[in-house]
Amino acid sequence: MNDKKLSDEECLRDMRHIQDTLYVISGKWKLPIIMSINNGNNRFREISRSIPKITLRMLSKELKELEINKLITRTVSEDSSILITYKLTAYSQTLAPLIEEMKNWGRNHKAMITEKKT
Amino acid sequence: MNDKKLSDEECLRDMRHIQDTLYVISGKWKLPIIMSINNGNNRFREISRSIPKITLRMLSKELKELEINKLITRTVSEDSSILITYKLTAYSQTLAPLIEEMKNWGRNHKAMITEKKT
DNA sequence: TTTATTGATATACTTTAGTATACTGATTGT
DNA sequence: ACAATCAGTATACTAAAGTATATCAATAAA
Repeated sequence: MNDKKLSDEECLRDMRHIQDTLYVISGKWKLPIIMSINNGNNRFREISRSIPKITLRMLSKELKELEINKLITRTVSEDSSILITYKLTAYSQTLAPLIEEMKNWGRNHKAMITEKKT
Repeated sequence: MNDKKLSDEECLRDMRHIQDTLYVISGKWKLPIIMSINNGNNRFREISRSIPKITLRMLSKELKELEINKLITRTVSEDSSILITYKLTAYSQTLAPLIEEMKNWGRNHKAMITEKKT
């Protein structure tokens, strides 16, 4: 995607980084979950309700993976009652430029693909 | 991923754009294929050889999808012999910032995740 | 006291993604 | 004439991702 040609090894190394990123953010629900939490939903049921068709199993599974990847935290508070809260980490903000870029590219791409054949 | 809260509708609309992008670039082989072509491999067998474990079926399938998405072109030239050439489109270059960002984020993320627990 | 809500887990299933292997017809090379 | 290469396709399979549904123990609300 840039002008100079790369060696095969450089190329494979780059691919591994890209695959690592894809692994963290792809799948049907990871980004919807991140966006839901970002939008102010912090409890399991809240997040679940905010994402129309997600199942409890997937939500549970994906929250764990996001926690392992340090994009969210799960905290149990016991002030008068047990309450579990999910929050985005400061680190998760490093994804912002990528998400923004994906949003823009996707919008533009759809417009491009669906435009009347010239 | 930014400070102002969005309405649910705005949020869902953004998600659709992001999912559109993910659909185009995710899967095990799409980016390896793009990078291989970018690296100077233009013929079916060349691309196939340059990507260690890809099967002919997947290469064929993914090339078609990339063509539908206008990221590559497939041209049949008949100057003295039939020869099929795959090339990246000018449009495919719009993916460059995204790919670059994914590469950087992935590299940094791996370092972050594997670093000794402080 | 029963009912609902919270934060999940377990089991079984379906769907999608990817693999393995054999094959084709046209061309080029020996 | 025979083998090799090119650009794939067809069929059958396995693995991964996701869904459906039931269940649980601990609060909280009526």
